[in-house]
Parts: sequence; C-alpha cells; structure tokens
Amino acid sequence: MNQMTTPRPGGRSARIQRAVHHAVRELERELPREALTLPRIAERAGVTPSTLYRRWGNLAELLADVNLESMRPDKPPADTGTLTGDLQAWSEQYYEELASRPGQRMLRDVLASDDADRRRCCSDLNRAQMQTILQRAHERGEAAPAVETLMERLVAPLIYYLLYDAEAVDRSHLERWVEEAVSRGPAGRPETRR
Amino acid sequence: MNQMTTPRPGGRSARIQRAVHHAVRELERELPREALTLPRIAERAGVTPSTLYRRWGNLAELLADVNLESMRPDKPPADTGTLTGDLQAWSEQYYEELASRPGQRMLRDVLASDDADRRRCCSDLNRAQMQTILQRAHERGEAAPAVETLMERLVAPLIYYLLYDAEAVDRSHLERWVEEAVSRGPAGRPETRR
DNA sequence: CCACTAAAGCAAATATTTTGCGTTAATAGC
DNA sequence: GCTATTAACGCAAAATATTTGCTTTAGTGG
Repeated sequence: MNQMTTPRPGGRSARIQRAVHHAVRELERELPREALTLPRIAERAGVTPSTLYRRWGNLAELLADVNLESMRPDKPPADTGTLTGDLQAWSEQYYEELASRPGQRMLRDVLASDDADRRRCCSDLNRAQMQTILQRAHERGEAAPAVETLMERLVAPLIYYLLYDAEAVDRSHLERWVEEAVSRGPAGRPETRR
Repeated sequence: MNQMTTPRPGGRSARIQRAVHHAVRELERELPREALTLPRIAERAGVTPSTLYRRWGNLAELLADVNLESMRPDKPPADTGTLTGDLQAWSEQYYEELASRPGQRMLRDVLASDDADRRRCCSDLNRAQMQTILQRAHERGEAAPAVETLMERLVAPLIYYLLYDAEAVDRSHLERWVEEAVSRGPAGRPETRR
C-alpha cells in the first residue's frame, strides 16, 4: 500500500504513479478540499478509479502519500553561517510553508494517515534537516545540542501550534524556541558531539 | 456545524445529539475504523442518515466532534503533593490514553477536523489541566513556570511523538520532559506568578 | 521470443452522499 | 395555555462514490 516501494518500477506502474501524483497536485490547487474526489483525480490522471482504489485504498491514503512527497525538501536548509541563524531561517520557512492553506492541508492529510511508517517518515524528514544543520555547526566548531533537543524544543512546539492553533504563532515565538533549543536546558550542557 | 452550540437545546435536537454520540462511541469499540460508516451510525442511533449529513456534514467532522467530547477530562489531574509529581502523573496517564489504539484514533480524528475552533479547543483542554496543576503549585508556595512553558516543553513534545511515532516514547522521555519543563530554560528563571 | 503474472481496464453490483419536499416539534408572542 | 413560526427531522429519489469479478495489457524472467 505504500508507494515508496513501487513494484515493477519499469514502466506502466511508475508512469501511472507519476500521472496520479501530478493530477492530485493540480487538483489541490484548483479545488477546495471537499471537492477533491477520487474519481475526479482518476479522470484527470487518465486512469480508471478502480486502479486508484486498488493501489491506494482510499482518498485519505492517496492524499497522504502525495503530500508526504510534497513535503520532502528539495534543497538543504539555508546556510547562514551560524547555528542560530540556520535554525531561525529554517523555522521561518517551515512555518511559512505549513501555516499556509495548502500547507495546513498537507500536514493534516499526512498525519491523518493510518500508515505509521509514513508518519514516522514525515518526522524523519524534519530530523534529517536538523541533522544537516547540526553537522554544519559541528564543522564550524560551534557548540551544538543533540538532535533530539532540537526536535523537542523547536520542531515539536512548532508542529504543535501549527496543528492546534496556527494563528497564535508569530516570529517572536520562533526566535524564543530557537534560542531555548540552542542554549539547552539546565538538564544538560550544550553538547558538541554529533 | 459546531455542536458546542446546540440550537434548540430543549428537546429533540439534544436527544438526537446524545443518541448519535452514544452510537459513535459504541461502534468505535465494536468496529475497526474503516468500517465506521455514517449510515451505520445513523442506524444504531435510530436516526436517518440525512440528519447526520445535514448536522455534521460528513463522517470526519462527526467523529471529530464526538472524540473531542471524549477527550474532555472527567476529573482534574491527580494531586500528588508536588508540581513535578503532578506533571509526571498527568503525562503518564495522558500518554497511556493517547498511545492506545482508540486514543490514537481520537487524536487523529480531532486534528483532521477542518474546524479551527475545535482544534484550538482541544489544545485549551490541555492548557486548562496545566493551569490547574500550576494553580496548586502556587498555592503550595512552589516555584512554577509559566503555563506556556509547560505547553512547549511537556505537552508539545508529547503530542508530537504521539502523532509521528508513538512507539518511540517511554517513561524516561516523560520524566525528562517534566524535569526540563519545571526547571525552565536559561532563557528565564522559574516564575511564580500564575 | 515466449510464458508468466502483477497491475490496469471495464462494467455491473453496492454503498454512500445529496437533495427536494412533506412532517414534526421547539420556541416566541400573545 | 394557545397559536404562529420555523428549525430540524424523516423519507425517498437521484446523484456519486466504492467495491468486485472478470478480461486485457504489458513488465519481467527464462
């Protein structure tokens, strides 16, 4: 059921997968969420609905699959020269992306998925970005917290507010979370090991 | 669309709402999620499906409404005598509740809702629990952090992991989050004001 | 190039959602 | 209390969406 592993990648299946993903992205831009229907997607992709039902099971899983792909970052986080700067830049762009109408929809559609692997994968994308930023800090010789500290102090609050009350967040929140993440808590001094 | 404000609370509407909520809770225990269908709920509640479509719009919003009610705590958090103890107890029971199969479903169904007020309400339930615990700490004369600190350092990481990777959490995580939440970060000393 | 089979297409059978309209019952004004 | 008003419900027909059995197509391995 997971599209990560396309069986028979060498032709029709892959072609259809691309067509369907493309159709979903187009229709997500054109239609309000409640008008997104599986037969409509099938028609746009030039495929019969039963193909989609057989491959993805239902609309929710299809959207989760496509949106997870859309959330995959196309470029590594911006390099601003400092750990704090990198985190600040990352959090701002991440917030912009997920606070938007389509972003909110993506986030919710992915998290609504029944597939635990898919959800974990989504978190791993965030973690990988944090790793990249920490790796750079390390190379510069900056003291840097553990990756889980960044997940708990920056990513988690950010996602929490994006999900429950996106409007309540502003730049000052992001700055505070970044600051508190890099200066680590009293429970542990800043760590340098990657 | 929101059930918080039942129009004509004085009779049939309220009766039907109760019957429907009850039917959903029963069927959630009896059936796997994908078998939960709106006509089935209507039948169990002794109501015609069109009533449900007209009042709630679709299955997702109905489930979100019912599950939000289910998440409303029936009793205040346990009083263990200390702030740390209260937070530890609360986080353990909250984790137990939401890491379970039905808990995971509740959480996702509520957060999948389109209704921003409903989602915010869900967060406010958590915040109110934290407030209660802080209020007690204050009465005992304990130093205590601001409520938002608890939200960011304890509630947010907890929810984040429950959503993305519930199996990755164990008691030691909870203990750490509690500890780091009460000892506040370097960015601000423990606060006493409520 | 052929045999095999996973995946797609097609179409009939089900199930669901939506809608128009008549009916019921809660509420407000008297 | 009694009546007028109207929100919400029930019913049933129509429109959509989903499931399923069977056929066809086209990758893949020999």
